[in-house]
Order: sequence, then structure tokens, then C-alpha cells
Amino acid sequence: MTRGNGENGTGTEPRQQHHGNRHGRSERARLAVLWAADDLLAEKGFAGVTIEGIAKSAGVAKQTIYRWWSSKTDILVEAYLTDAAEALAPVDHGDLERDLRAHLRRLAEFLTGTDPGAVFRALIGQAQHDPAVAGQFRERCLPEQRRRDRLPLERAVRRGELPSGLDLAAEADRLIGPLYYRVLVTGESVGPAFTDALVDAFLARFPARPR
Amino acid sequence: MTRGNGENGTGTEPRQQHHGNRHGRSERARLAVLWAADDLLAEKGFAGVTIEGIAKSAGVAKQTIYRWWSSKTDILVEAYLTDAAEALAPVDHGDLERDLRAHLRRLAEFLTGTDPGAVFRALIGQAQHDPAVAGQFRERCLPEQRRRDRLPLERAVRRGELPSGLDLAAEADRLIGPLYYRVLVTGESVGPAFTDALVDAFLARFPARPR
Amino acid sequence: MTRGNGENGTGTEPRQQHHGNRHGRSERARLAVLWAADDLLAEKGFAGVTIEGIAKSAGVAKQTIYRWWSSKTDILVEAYLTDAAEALAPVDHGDLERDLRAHLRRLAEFLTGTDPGAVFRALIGQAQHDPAVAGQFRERCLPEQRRRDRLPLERAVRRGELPSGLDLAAEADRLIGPLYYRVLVTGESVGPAFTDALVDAFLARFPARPR
Amino acid sequence: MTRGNGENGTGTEPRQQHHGNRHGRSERARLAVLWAADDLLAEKGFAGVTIEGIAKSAGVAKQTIYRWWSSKTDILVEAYLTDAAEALAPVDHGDLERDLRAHLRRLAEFLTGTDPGAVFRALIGQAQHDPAVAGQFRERCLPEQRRRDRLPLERAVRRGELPSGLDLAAEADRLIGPLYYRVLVTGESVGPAFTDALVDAFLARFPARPR
DNA sequence: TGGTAAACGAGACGGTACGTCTAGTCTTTGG
DNA sequence: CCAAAGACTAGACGTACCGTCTCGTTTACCA
Repeated sequence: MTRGNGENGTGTEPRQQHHGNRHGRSERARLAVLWAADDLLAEKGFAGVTIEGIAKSAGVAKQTIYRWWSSKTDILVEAYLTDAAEALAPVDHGDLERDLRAHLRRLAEFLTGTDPGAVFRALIGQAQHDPAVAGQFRERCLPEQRRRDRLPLERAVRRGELPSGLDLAAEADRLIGPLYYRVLVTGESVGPAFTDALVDAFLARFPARPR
Repeated sequence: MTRGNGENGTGTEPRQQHHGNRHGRSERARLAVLWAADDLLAEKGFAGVTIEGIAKSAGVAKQTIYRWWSSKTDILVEAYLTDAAEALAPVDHGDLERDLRAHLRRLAEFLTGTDPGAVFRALIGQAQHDPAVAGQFRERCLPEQRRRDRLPLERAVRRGELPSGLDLAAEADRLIGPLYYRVLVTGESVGPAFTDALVDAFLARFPARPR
Repeated sequence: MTRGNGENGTGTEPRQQHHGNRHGRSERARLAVLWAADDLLAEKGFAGVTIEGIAKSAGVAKQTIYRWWSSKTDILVEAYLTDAAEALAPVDHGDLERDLRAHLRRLAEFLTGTDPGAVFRALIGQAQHDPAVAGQFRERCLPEQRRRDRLPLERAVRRGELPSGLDLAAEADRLIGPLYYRVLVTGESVGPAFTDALVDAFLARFPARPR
Repeated sequence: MTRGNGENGTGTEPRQQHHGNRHGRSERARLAVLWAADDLLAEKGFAGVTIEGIAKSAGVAKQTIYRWWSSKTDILVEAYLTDAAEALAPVDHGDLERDLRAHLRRLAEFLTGTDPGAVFRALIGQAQHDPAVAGQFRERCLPEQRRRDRLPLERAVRRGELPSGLDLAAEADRLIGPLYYRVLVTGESVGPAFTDALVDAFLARFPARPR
């Protein structure tokens, strides 16, 4: 997890550096916990993320964790969100095909090759076991990502590259669904060859129109 | 899990009904364990499946479980396989569109509305946390399912409904990927309207040819 | 603990009713703490007396407690002393035997049937575990009680009922020692029959002299 | 605590050296726990005796302790009993005065100068806070000690040194009560001068008879 | 009369120990 | 030789208090 200033999406209230008083929680402790959870996930996997371990490696009391988070997945959600702030929106190349190729390559890299992506996958995994995790994940983590996935298509509609009557959310799901299937289910590689093929198949349904 | 006779794909060695002797493992204990694991998963979710709990509710000693299985996911894999024997192959309607519509509806129902499907999802979830589970799942559970997913397409090629040069595995993945994405990631409903739309989009890439 | 005005032996400095200012501690908080400690001891036993619990049920901040007391036994000592002010001196019946019978009955009742007696016993108990408690107890609580125990004997010497060369402190210990032994160690009843027998045995060593 | 073979009063069933199986608990673990509890009490006092600490210094799992003992005082009771086996009965000098002097000196030494005596005092202390401890102590530890305290008097009656109609239990309590009072309550020294004076006062009630 | 300083309530903090739960190992008896 | 039984070490769980530490408020005093 990024060791930035931590002022991010989960709240806008000011946070102080002092350890604890009536006026707010310790930002130091909060960041140490998120950081430790991220580190443990990267080092030892999901089973290696324990409240006890986080407390120990963050130099924080267990009670402090239980005071502010309800479970280890709650911590991971917040850690993900704190990091996701830096996940940039898809670049606009002014061309649908190039936008999609870039976005899918980037998404594949995110899911399989980055720490926030590992947290993302772990949360999806745990969501299969625990409806509460599923709810948290789908409410707090997923919407932003899906918005990013739709963005290239929305721009293409504005440009006239795609017809205007499409259900863009559904189209985006159809485009990236196979990527998630590979990452989550089959575990096969998702290199550029794979993602480019997805884009080609997707675009095949929309014959190029004259400019 | 089905309480059938238990003679199935994971082994062909003869199994006796007696508790324990010099002639091999107890089939009674094996089935009781698989049954108990299935029941616990259905009743209490993945976290409610513990070796201790399985042993207790199966009336079996923990050591017996450790002797024959390496982990609780190993048990679930075997339980899934024991059940999956009855998962029928996709029906052949003699028509690609009807075959695909039926198959995707059936697959959606399997994943979201059946006990083996719940085990399947639980294993996928755990696979995100544990590479060993991922390996087991992908080696023992997944291939058969993917074969079923490819089958309608293979039949269509044979019928001439699809061109012969296609990478059918990739096409199958593109077809069902969005379904898995919905089930595993977004949690949105996967009713017939959704699966039919997937089929429509898929077929749009293959202009109907004269019969 | 008695809810009197609280102006008593542990301090003579004026105390105000206000919450806190530069000129002294809050008598309201002090009494609330002593009262709460007494109540908790009576209701839930020694283990139920916690600083946190006292603070909560006294409506006082923990810091206020730590500012003025060093431990929960320190609070109990002060609570005992605040109550003990009303423990009257042994009545003078003008006769050693009647004085002793009355005193021992009264002492037995104090130890086994009153709230201050319960505090007294709790402190003795804790004194076995913690030398600091032992020191506090023996310095602040015990001397007054022992003075009361000696008083009937001193009066008897003045009256000529007992010879003048006796070590009265030792004699008093011998008289009441068995009572404490019963209360603290064996837990047997200490009714009038028992205390009267102690008096009889004591007096047997001092043959009645002509009046 | 004595590191003997441990076959003693709390049970006569055979105990094996193996770690644990269906045929009984581990004697090794049992002795390590009792030993550790004793050591911790001697080194760090009653508050220093924690289940966690015992487990750690005994090299035993907490669960093993909770399986066989209900509390830390339960452990101390058993540790006391395991040691008390070696507490010899009062020696018979053939003479009441000498027997009593020896016994009280020995008792004073036991209470103030030995490890089992420290356990004994700790249990009495805790008995003031916890009725369950009081019950355990009075049922399992105290009777044997009281029997020893009565023994010199019983022998004296048999010898004709004391009249036969006495309530020996009551007399014994009167004799040793002041000693406990000093040890538990006042904390004053209990050297030979003190115990001898108790014996003198006791004997003063029974004029020497001609032999 | 308004500023200053002490004690107050509140409560978050880093900790320790609690008693429970499950994992995974080991050892014996009995069929 | 396997199964049942169950004791064992190990360690995470979530809770309760510990004693310490800011905060912002309250209020008597003193300038």
C-alpha cells in the first residue's frame, strides 16, 4: 500500500497525528494498520493476514483495530480504497480500439501484477464465502472500477465510434468478463495477446464506420 | 451431496463397509466425511466447514480425515467430484442458438442455485487465497466443466453452423466469462434475460449462413 | 458506605462541590468513587471492583481516579476509613466479662455481617498477595481496630479485674485471634456461642478475685 | 514444589509419560504445570501467576491447562496437595508442652518460611475474594492441617495430661488462632518467643497434675 | 471584569491476560 | 492395518481492564 498522506476516499474529516483523544482517531495507527494488512497479504497470503499479526506488525493494540474495523476484510477494503485513489482513469487516445487495448492490458496487469490487485482478488475470493464481505466489496470497491471499465465505451459513443443506444454497462461486462474468468477461475495467462483478442472479438460486432 | 453408492470417478479400488481392518479404508467413513462437508457448507458456509466439525458430524476420528485428505478443500474437491458425476452433458437440440441458450441457463442455475455449484464457488473463492487449492481445483474440477462448455460449439462446427478455424476454447471462455464475472464479482442476477443476451451478442459475430 | 457529608479523618482540607478548578479536588468525585467502590465490592465481589467499573458507575473519568488514588485497594482503604468513623468504641459495662462478651459478639458481626467488614476482609485477603496492600492496611486500618480490641482489657486493669503486669496487646491478640482464624481460614460460624466460649477460656486464666 | 515422582494424594490411577492418548492425561504436563505455578508464585507473587505464564514456563498449551483445571487457584490447590504429602505429622515427644512448642514453631515456620506455606497463605487470601476458592481450600487443603493441629492434644488426652471431656478441635483453634491472626492480619513476627508464649498461656488453663 | 490555571468528563492509545476455538500431530486399544 | 478416541502443542480469536495520554470545558482566583 502506498505510504502517502492517506487523505483519501473513505472520509474527508481531518485526522490528527496524536495518539488518541476525544477529537478523533489516530491517523498514525490507521495508516499503520492498513499498511501492515497490505504487507501481510503480499508476503503471506490471505491466511497470513490475522488481526493479531496486523496489530503486532503495525505496533498497534488489537483493541484499536477492533474499535475501528469489524473484520480483517474490512481492513483490506479500506486499504484497497486508500490505494485505489491513485489508480488513474483510462487514458484517452482518441480512438476506441487503442483505448480498449490499453485499458484491458492495464486491467490485466492490475489484477495479476499489483498489490492492490492482489487485495482486490482476495476480497473477491472471500466474497464467495461471506455475504457480508460480498456486500462491502460490491458497495465500496467495485463501482469505481466498473465506472473505469465503462469509460472508454462512453467516450466512443460520444465520438460516434459506437452507436448511442447500447447498454454500455452490459457491453463493458461482456468485454472484461472473460478476463476475470481467466484470472479468477482458470488461472491462465492474461498477456497482451489474450486481451487484444478480447478487444478484436468485441469490435467485430461493431463494423467500422466511415469517419 | 447425493447419497448414492459412492462408487465414482476418484477411485476404483474396492471399498468395504467394515470400520477398519487390514483390507483397506472404510467406504462408510469416506462417504460420511464427504456428506458432512457438503452439509456443513450448505448450512454454515465455508467458514463453518472445519475438520473438527466434519469429524464430529460424520462420527469419524480426525485422524481418519487427515489420513486420507490433506485439507478441507481437498474434501470439498472430492465431494464436488462425487456429485458432479450426475451433472449431465449439455443436451443436443440440433441447433447452436438453442443449445447455447439452454447451456447458459443451465450453467447459471448450477452456479447460483445448486449445492454442487455452491461448492464450486467456494473452491474458486478459496483458490484466490491458496495456490494449492487453485491447483487442485483447476486440475480436478475445472477441465470437465470446460469440456461441457465447449461441447455446443464443437457440435455447431460439426454441423457447419460455425466456421472450422475457430479457437473453440477461447470462444467458450468469451461466451461464459461474463456469466462468471456476474456470479463471482458483481453478484448481479443471472436470469434468462441475461444469459440470452450473452448468446445474442456471441452469435452476432457469426452472421447466419444459409441452411 | 455511608452517604454522609464525607468530612472525615483522611483529610481536613476544605472540599468544594464544583467539578474542578485550580483550588482543589472535587469532593463530589471523591465520594462518588468511594461509594461506587463499596457498592461494587458488595455487589460483585473483589474481582468486580475495577477502576474502569468504578469510573463508570461513579460518573467519573479514569484519570480523576488515577490522579488521587494509586490502586483499587487504595480506594478501598479510604472507603473503609470513611466508614469506620462511625464504628463506635466498645461500650463500658463496668464488668470485664460483660465487656468482652459484647465486644467479641460485635466484632464477629462486624467481620461477617457488615459492608465495612467485607471491605476489611477483602483488604486482608489482598494483603496476602501484595505487600504494598499489607503495608497500607496495617498502617491505616488496623491500628484503630486493635486499639478498640485492647480497650476492654485496659479498663479491666484500671478496675483491678486484671493484674497490672500483663502485655495487653498480646492478651487481646490471644482473645480475638481464634475469631479471625474462624472467619478468615475455616469459615465456620462465629455466633455468640463461639465468642462466649472464647471469653470463658480467656477468663479461666484469671481466677476471679474477691471484690 | 517438590519434583518427586508425583504419584500422590489427588489420584491413584496410573499415569503414563506419553503426551496424550485415549488412556489418560500426561503426567509430564501435569507436573510441569504444578511446578510452574509454584515457581511463579514464589518468584512474582500471586498476581504473577497467570494461566498464560504457567503455560509458557511449563512448555504446555493453554488448552491443556483449561482441560484439567478450572482456574489458577485450582492449580495452586493441587500444587499444595502434591507438596503437602511430605508434611510430616507432629513428632511425639511424649510430653504435651514439648509437643506443642515444637508444633507451633513448626507451624509458624511453615506459614512464613516455606513455599507450600506461601501457597497456603495465597489461597487463604484469595478465599476472601472468591467463595469458590474458599470452598476448595476448606474442603481439600484445610482438614489435613487441622488434623495435624489437633494431634498433640489428642495424644495428651490419651496420656492423661489433659482431661478427657475437652472439645479438642475448639482447643486447637484457640491455640493456633492467634498465630494465624499474626501471620495473616498484623504481619508481626512469629518467632519462638511468640509461639512459646501461646503455649504457656494455653497450658495455664490446665494446671499440671501429678504423674 | 476578564485571564489564567487546575481539575474535570471523555475516550483513544499500547498493552496483557483472559477463556474459547480449531489446526494438525501423536499414541493407544480394538476389530 | 485401519478406525475411533482423545490428549497434546500451537496460535488466533474477540473481550475486558490496565495505566497513560491528550483534548476541550468548567470555574475560582487574581490582576
